Amino acid sequence: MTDSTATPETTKGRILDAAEELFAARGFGATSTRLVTTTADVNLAAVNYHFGSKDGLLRAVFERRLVPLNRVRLERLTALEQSHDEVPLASLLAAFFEPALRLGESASGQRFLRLLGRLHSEPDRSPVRELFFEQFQEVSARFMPLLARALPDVPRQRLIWRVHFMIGAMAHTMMCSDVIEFLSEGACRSNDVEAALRELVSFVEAGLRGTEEEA
Amino acid sequence: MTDSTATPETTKGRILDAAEELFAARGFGATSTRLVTTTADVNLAAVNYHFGSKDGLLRAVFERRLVPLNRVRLERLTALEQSHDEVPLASLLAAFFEPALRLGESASGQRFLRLLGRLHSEPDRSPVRELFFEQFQEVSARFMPLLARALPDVPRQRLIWRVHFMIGAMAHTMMCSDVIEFLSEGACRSNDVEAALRELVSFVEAGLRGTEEEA
DNA sequence: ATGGGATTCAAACAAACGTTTGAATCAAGC
DNA sequence: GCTTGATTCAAACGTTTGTTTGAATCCCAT
Repeated sequence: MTDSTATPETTKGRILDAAEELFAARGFGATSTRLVTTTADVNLAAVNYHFGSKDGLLRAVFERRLVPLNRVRLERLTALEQSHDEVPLASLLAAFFEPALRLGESASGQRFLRLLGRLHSEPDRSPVRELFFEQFQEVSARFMPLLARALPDVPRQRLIWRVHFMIGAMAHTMMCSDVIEFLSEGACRSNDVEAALRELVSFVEAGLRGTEEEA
Repeated sequence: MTDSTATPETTKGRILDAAEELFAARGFGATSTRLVTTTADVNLAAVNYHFGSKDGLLRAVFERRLVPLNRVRLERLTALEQSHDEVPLASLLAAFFEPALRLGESASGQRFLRLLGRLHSEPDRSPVRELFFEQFQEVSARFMPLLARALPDVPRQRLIWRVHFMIGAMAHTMMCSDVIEFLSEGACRSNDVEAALRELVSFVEAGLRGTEEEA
């Protein structure tokens, strides 16, 4: 059994790399097994041999990145809990955003982020969506209580809406590299992770706290 | 030439309805022409006869809803410009959000919103994405100057980032009907358009204005 | 009624799809 | 050096795909 988190120059790894790139660029349904194996320079049957099916390959592509990503998030939350009695909101947000946005620093990570955005295009009961929800539940179960404690004045139901908007802002930033450049006519660079992180934390923190003049 | 914005009980209209529903539920690539025509109860060749190709059908599905949606947005912006010297930020946001979120009130509009979210799953140079950008450019060209005037203290580059996050929050709200219910364990209803609009405007307004204590 | 353009129909098309097969090749262990 | 299990390979499997075709049918102006 080879290590599937690292990507040595094995058949399995080359398939994962090629699939990640092609799924991100063209979508899952529009990418054929043949194109994947041709790009990876391996035999056509290798996908079914190593991953069982095309669906199995998609799941493996996600699993390779998603599991380590959420592990880092959980580790950062643990570290914050141990070093603070009351975790500052900005630190909490950074723990959630930064590991994801940092993926955009490498070309391969950037590919994965675009692919992640396409997750929502999967049929509702797809095994990939289930993998995602399963992973996300673990993070949100740890994250939400800390967030609620950092924002004691925000009613629960309102907080949930705002977390929902927060996820939308983050997801959009993660995947849409071209929209920010379109909007700014080139003034904002999508691969400027520092700027994106700083601005995202600032925007979401203000949004979560809410306007001053509310009931 | 039949009216393509209304949906009379014609072959063309039945195909559009079926395609909208199926593309939204299963994705474009995973939906076959045969399934569309069977669901619409029309002959297989009707798709190619009326829309030229499967891609043409996809474009028509988007065009039918997207063009009227953005026309309503532009009309509301015009009305605001005529009734105010300085358009209030909240009114501006509502003019942008409300026409889109209101689509979620009807079952068919809700289907379309999910489909719209799947737009980003299209290949980067797909004709559907071009239709979307083309439509969006017209709205953002009118919207951005008004927004900049309502937020004179926010530097241009920062404003662009924040608009980007705003779009993400809105898009996520429009398409992800299930995530909010997952987060709230049923306490928040995704089809509660009034609540979604109120909370979204509140969140985004606070986020756009930014925190009090910034440089 | 009838001619004619628009539409619908059953049938077939070639191409591409995901997957399977069984033999060939490789890499170690004894 | 032979055996054994894992991997790779070319070839083919049966389906399904989007699209085309030409005849049949509908609809309406004349």
